[in-house]
Amino acid sequence: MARVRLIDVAERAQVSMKTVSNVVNGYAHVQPDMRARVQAAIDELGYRPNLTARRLATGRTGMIALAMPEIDHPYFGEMASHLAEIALARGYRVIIEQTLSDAAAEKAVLQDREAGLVDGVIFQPTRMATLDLARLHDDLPVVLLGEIDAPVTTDHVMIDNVAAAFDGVRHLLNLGRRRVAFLGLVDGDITMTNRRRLLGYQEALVGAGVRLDPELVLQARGFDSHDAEAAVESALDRGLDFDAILSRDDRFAAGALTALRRRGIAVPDDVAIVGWDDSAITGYTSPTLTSVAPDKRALATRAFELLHERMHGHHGAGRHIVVPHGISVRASAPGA
Amino acid sequence: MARVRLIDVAERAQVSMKTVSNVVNGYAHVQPDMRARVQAAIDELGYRPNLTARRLATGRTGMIALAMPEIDHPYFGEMASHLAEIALARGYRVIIEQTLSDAAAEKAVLQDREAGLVDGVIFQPTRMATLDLARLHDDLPVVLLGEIDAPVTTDHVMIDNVAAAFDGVRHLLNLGRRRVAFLGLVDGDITMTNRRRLLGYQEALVGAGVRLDPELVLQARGFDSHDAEAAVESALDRGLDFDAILSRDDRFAAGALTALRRRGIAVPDDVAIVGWDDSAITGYTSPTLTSVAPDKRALATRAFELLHERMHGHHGAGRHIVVPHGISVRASAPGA
DNA sequence: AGATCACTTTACAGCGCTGTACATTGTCTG
DNA sequence: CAGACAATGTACAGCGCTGTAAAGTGATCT
Repeated sequence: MARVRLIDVAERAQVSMKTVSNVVNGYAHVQPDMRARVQAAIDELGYRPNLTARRLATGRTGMIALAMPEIDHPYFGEMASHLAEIALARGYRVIIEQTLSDAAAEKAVLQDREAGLVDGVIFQPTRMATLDLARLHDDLPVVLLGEIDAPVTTDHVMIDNVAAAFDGVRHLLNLGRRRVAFLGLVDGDITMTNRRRLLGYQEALVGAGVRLDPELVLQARGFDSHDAEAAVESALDRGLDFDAILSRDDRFAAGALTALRRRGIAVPDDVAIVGWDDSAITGYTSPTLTSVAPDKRALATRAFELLHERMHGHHGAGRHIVVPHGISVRASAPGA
Repeated sequence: MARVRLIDVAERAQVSMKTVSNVVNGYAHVQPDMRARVQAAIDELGYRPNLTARRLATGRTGMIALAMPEIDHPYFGEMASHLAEIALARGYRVIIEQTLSDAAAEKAVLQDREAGLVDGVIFQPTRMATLDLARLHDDLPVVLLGEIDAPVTTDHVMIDNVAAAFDGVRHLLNLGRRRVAFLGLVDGDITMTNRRRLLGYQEALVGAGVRLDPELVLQARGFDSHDAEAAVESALDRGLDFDAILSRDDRFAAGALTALRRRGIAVPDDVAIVGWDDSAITGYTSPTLTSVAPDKRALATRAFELLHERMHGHHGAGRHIVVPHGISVRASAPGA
């Protein structure tokens, strides 16, 4: 059975195609009886508009792309879920793009792959350099997420990583901890994100009169929780003395928990831990995980708003929006 | 700057549009020098094809939709990740659709929302009845995922839930457990999935000569891990005696762990637990979670293959494919 | 009655691409 | 060297829809 087209409906209802189109699109000035007649034809034939054709005619796709490193990372999963919901409420659909932190894939996101496919892109880059970013999105509206060193020309939504790290460490200091480790550096990955977080970490310690110890900045081999586990074990092996950990994300924090448990070190009594992302993981660990909590809903909302403006012709300079964060206090670093 | 079109390239290279099209699409019979000339024009103008227009002309969209209840559920996140990867390798892109287990949203997936937008849909329904499913996807190729009671006309990929539940319980029985609880029923949600799992659970017990006790089938209020936690606590409150749990998913198992820990019940010594999905959660809990492991990669691969055939004209009866499962043994129910 | 105006509906071009049918060129065969 | 055939390139219709301009329809006013 061939698809029913607009023209089939028009013939059936004895009207022009455009009138059918007007009915389908809820155009105001259509007489009620005419509308009813057309609607009847639509229902009888089971007509449904071809979105691709509509797109070609209007130039709008009604879709936005969300490009992230991994869709099965809890943080990104939650962001995707929020964004899909927000976008849907505003009449947009979301294509989810997985870059796997691959530079080529990230480039592709902004280039040909999106050509004419989406009206805009919300993108969390990890590998692309600032300049490449600036150069690549000629005419495609883009909003960046995360703490990359975003080009000034591009909209960007983030939390204040310095302040968030500061707050996380403060929380630990308030618990009386003085030997706070930073678990977050990954070999060969000196991103802006980490630099900022490290800065906040240092500011908090210095502000509290605690001497900085470079030994306390732990390095992992990769991004998996096992890499964090290994990093913590290795720190313990070399006799590093610490009573708290601020972790780059909840997965790393979970890895740290595992390592500490294996060594019989009590959390939070011996070592308190603050994770990062406030993802669903925080509820599954034992003890549950205190975590730096970016306002994910706000991130998604603001990102969509900025993109929406760009898609509707806004052409100003890049706007850099900071959304709130908090600390979700759970058992691994309880309230003071 | 207006977009560069095919015709602009054609004019620049002094050839017909079709020749440019042939070059862009890698058509074989184009002379090398002609190809070079056209390519040069493409590069100079920075031409990129408009995918929407291509779609309208070819009738193919090159996209498939993946519709699932929640994209931030770890199981679905992993499935989405696999599928995106597989589809990409075969030249398809994936739109991820979140139904939030809403009947209307599920219907929409098969109806107007995807009209002309995607070439096919891979769909994990939870609310839709068999007949609705059968009726709604007239001409849209669809492959179903999960253990719904799929219409015979529709392709369907799943694991053998009876056998998987059987194996999960066997694993617990091999550990010497005899009072095995089933944590999985949710109020007002008597799905086929659960019926099958419950059947496998019963078969395993009966096969081992263990008396069935209806009390051991635990009921939760909702789908959240806290609901599982509450269900287990309530079972403990009423003095239920059990030494093992087979859980409907890993989140529920995590909830059970929390409840047991709070009551000072040792896992796995007092109560062994087997989760379901073998999701990333299994590594974050303490102890780590033994879990029934559907072969997610195989699920995604087979689903895509079936869909691919349908999209290329296959019109036979519904095929119902069973993919392997295993038990990922971890600490919550160690090997015997 | 004719003019005016606001509201409805129509006709048709065109969004950018590819498929089809056909024209052209070059190569090979007997 | 004619004829057959493959390889290569061209012209143009058409995918299904919407935007635009123009035409039609009453109602209201002079």
